[in-house]
Amino acid sequence: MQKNLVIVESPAKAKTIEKFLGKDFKVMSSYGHIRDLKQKAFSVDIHHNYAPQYVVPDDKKKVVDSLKAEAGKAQVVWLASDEDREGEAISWHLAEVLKLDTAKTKRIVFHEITREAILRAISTPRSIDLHLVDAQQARRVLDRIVGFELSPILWRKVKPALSAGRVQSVAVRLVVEREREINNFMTEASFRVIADFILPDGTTYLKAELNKRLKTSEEATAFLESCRDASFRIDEIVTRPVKKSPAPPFTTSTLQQEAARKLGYSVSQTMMIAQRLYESGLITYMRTDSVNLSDLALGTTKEAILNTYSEAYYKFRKYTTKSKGAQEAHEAIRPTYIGNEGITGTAQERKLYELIRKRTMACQMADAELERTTISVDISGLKEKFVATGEVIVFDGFLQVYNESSDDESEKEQENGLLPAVSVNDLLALDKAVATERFTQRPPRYTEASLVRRLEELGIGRPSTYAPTIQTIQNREYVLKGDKEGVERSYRILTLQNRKITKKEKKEMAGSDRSKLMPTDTGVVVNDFLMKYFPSVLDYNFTASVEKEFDVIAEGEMEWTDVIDRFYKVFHPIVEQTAAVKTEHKVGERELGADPKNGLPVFVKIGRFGPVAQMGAANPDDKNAPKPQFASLLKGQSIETITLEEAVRLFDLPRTVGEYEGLTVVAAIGRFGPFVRHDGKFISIPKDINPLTITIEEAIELIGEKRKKEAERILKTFDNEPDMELLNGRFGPYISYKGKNYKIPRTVKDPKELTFEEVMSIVNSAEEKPSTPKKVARKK
DNA sequence: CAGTGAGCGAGCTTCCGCTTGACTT
Repeated sequence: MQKNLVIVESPAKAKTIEKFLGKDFKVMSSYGHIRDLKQKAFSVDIHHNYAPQYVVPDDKKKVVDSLKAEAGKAQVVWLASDEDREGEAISWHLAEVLKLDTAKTKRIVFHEITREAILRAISTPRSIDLHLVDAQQARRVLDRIVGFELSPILWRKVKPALSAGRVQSVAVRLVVEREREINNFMTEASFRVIADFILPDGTTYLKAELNKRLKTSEEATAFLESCRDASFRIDEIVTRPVKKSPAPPFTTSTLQQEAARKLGYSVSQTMMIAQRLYESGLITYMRTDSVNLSDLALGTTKEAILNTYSEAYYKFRKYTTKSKGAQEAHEAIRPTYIGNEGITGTAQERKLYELIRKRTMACQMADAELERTTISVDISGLKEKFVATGEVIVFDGFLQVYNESSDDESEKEQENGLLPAVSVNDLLALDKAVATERFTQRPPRYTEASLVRRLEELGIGRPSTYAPTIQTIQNREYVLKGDKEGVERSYRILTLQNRKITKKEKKEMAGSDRSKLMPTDTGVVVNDFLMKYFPSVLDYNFTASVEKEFDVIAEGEMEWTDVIDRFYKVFHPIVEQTAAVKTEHKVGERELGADPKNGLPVFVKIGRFGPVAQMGAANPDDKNAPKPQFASLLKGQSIETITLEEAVRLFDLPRTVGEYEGLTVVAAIGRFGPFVRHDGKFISIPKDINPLTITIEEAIELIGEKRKKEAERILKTFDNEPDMELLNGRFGPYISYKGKNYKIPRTVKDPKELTFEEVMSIVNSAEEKPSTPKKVARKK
């Protein structure tokens, strides 16, 4: 008979803890929440004090059954879920669902997975904090109300299957507003002047920048002219020590940011790799908002630093979390054994591990000490000065191991290193002075990781939801991760050299972006709609202010249902009113004017399949009236910016491009983008060709390419079995047999060498395995 | 994978936060 059953949230944690506790304890995992509101029903009884209707989801039934069985056998059940709102609720649901006897149920919490911490927890059990559970219920019910009342309005007013929510809608808002800031941004030009001086020794150069930007080219010319006959003298040399401190250890959000900047991983990639490291026991838990390190970790990190470096490189540091709404149920993300310098695993796993290890080491290391020297150069007759700055590392400290990267591209211009030795009053000769036109930078578009950082700053979302939220807003096509081509712009360079001023003009590309988040038309329309009717929910402080109310509930000073009731009484009437508003035009619709050819009105709006242009209005009273025509907008066009001329041209599709081999070639746009059709075959038109202007020559080339690919598609056929083919697909070679596809084992080097018997055995062995249960098709 | 879409009517879509699987298309 089992004496004790301990239930934690994560199976990897369960395994570790079981080792510490000995044979009287069995440790099991709940795999997160075991009970929730129904997935497909509102499940909150508005008329009976917001009673939530909880169910055990199908994929949790097995877990619950086995927990129930073990709990029945145990003398004491220890509920050891995390010490935060959600963890407390998990314990409560467990107690309810497993029908645990209060007398033999104990609630324990620990923040680090060490024998001492767990034994200490076991010796100081408590009971479930029902106030904290209520705060979680309020959170859950509020999110359900907001999500399940707002989404259906969008289905009716904008497009089916859209969604809105406390977290995702704010994420979209951030991206939409940033794009508008960028559109409205006015660049300002100014001239930056850099001079090259020659020191009295006649050979050493000193580069220095004017301490002021000049507004116009006239002003810059005038300045250079006054430099022509000026004398230059070292005016002042200031040297001062500067200290740099290491960044705190990783949380989920900072890990996502650094992995994106240093390793180029997407937010979800980072989390998948970290999950594998965690499951292999290499790092601590990867979903955390805490920067805390356990005493054990602090000790072993100190040891590792002293072993590798010296006493001088070590500095004890204790970090405290200051991010909004942090719940700190776990430690910071760190290696479980910092002595482990490297690990075995995939290249990605090794790199992420190294990043985590270095960051952990660095955070317990000494400050870097720098010496920053500023030399100021006096210009005779003028009050402006040239200034040279140099920075020298006196002691590298933590920089030996790790330096945090920055998103800010303008910071790339580094400071000069060591400056030449000079003395005050040294006279300098001017070799040349160059005034270059520079422009103010527009605000940057968000990356996945920088959007996560912004959400975290606002206290919106949790470590476990950052990656899924970023995914959701892309799945709904509110936001796209994409590239933006820059525009060419010219800038002027004025050079003073040998007493002559010359002018040049150069070109550069400005404003290009790679893999940045940009709003789609749907995102913009949905955001504007929600901002108009539900500004309070989209308010950046909405989450923060409801969090305050949840805290009051957790303190036991308010009933959770009262908090929800106060919200619902205001929120729901707006939902009703908004749903009832009958508008002549669809949400986000824009009328561009009349087609000059036929006088019909042209609109753009979000259609069932995305942004669409419509020519002519529907006439419900007259069945015989001509029906309106529709045409999808092209990639890169948007409802906000498309012109009447551009929209009218869209109706030229489908369009006959010409003839080839006696058959017509037609260009059009389909479900999967622009294509040409010839001889019953469809060929996608690549991004750089416009279907409105594609020529017959270009189309023929595409047809040729497609035929070539087609020919390469078939690797091998078998005379005795025409249904069997070896094909080249998107994911490499595969077997096609009687309409089904089979993958070729990795061990096969050259699929072309496979005999019919070998292929048949691959097919048969694949068939033997129970055909994978077709799960409900997941949304892409 | 592929020329979609203004209407007589069915039923579907959706939230946020905990946690890992079994898919290899």
